[in-house]
Amino acid sequence: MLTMNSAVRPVPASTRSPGRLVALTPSLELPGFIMSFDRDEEIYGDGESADFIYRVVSGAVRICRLIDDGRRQISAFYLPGDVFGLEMDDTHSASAEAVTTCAIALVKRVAVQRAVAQDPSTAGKLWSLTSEQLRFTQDHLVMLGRRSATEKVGRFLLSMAGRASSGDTVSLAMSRLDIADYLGLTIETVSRTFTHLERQGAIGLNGAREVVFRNRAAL
Amino acid sequence: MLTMNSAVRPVPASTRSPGRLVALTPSLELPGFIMSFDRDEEIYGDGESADFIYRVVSGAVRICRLIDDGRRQISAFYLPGDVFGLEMDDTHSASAEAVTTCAIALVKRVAVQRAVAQDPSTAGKLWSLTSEQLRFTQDHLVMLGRRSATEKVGRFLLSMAGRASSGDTVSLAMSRLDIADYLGLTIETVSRTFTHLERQGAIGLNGAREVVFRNRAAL
DNA sequence: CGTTTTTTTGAGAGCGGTCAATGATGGTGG
DNA sequence: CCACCATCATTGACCGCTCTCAAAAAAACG
Repeated sequence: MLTMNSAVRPVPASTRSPGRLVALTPSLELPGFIMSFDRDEEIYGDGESADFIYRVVSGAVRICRLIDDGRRQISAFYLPGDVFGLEMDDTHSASAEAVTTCAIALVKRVAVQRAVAQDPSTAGKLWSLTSEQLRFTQDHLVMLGRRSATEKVGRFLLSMAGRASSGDTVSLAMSRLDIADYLGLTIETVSRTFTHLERQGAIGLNGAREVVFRNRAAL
Repeated sequence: MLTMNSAVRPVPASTRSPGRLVALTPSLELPGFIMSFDRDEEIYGDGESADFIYRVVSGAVRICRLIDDGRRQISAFYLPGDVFGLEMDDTHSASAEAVTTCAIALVKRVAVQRAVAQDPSTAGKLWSLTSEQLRFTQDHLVMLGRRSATEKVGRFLLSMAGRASSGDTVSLAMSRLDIADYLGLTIETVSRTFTHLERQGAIGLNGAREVVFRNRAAL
């Protein structure tokens, strides 16, 4: 019910460009290809074998895990330039889905391993990227532990602003439901908190997805 | 107030064995040394430069971050055999403290880098370890998002049992406060939940620290 | 313009937090 | 060995935040 396409791997509406080299980071180019995904399309599934490393070219991606009782926890959002899927396991421990229509660069893991064998510095870069993920996840963890809804939403907006803002305006790629599942709240509480922050004069709202910061200190 | 020794780096009550090689993993031995820490002693502090990688030889360690309002979030517990402190950053983003008296193996990061340069497979092992941390942190994250206190405590006990149990009995190294800060609850709620689970017949308690599983399915 | 999805708003209940006091535990010194 | 004290854990009463259920409003889509 949350996603229409969780059970069966859909054939992607994907353009698979015949691809040569794609950039994993500015300083790390590897043989791979670009693929595009529709909104809510699954990029990889929980439990699937992990054959690729991914980079967001455009759009946004969420990493989520479904819990027994039907709930969902989103552990991360990835925006253009972000690398994901580098858990060094044979199988994925969560699924990745397109928040919006997006273009993703894919690099085969074996290609990565080949590159590591030839250039030792590559290993350090990958370790570094993974380490960055770890720190980010820890930050997220801190945000989830015993904080008020207002604090959670405020921090969330600031962190998104730090990654995707132009001036004092942020365009949120994700829905209220996505935000709720990311923050461990309900959709209603998230919505109420937005209006609350607006009434306080901390933010302004142009539609549901565009947030203007009016008083960052109040977040 | 939480710890007596957070402000000033104490001179450890440490035995610094003149050390030759210590094992980071069974298959990875590097030049380093063993150091012992008293209960609540700081192993490294938030913001300090990260010069070592650590492995628990005996005892238990907690990784924590202090939040503005004086609260504390514990992001991980480490038990004998666990490696920690491998965030590949120049400075630590959290502090590590001894939960109990413990012995820790330390390996200088430069020694690690030397080893990586000589043997490329070492880089993979480190990446793998970091990746393991990442997965574990994600699991923790899922546990913190919108779950009842009973679920949190139950999961916590099971996860500790998976790592440190002998049969159906677990000895908890950490206090109720530590558990509370790990699960994003208060000490009172944790305590109430323990007694609740005991009344339900799910667990038995021999003192506060020893838990016996009577009905794992009920957790 | 009608239909579907998303978001907002409202009223009520429950879970966990807060404040406060009692009870258990463990270490220290007489 | 026991009395004492400090720390840790438990229990209780009450309150507030967030969840739940429900419906209306707004936006997105064909």
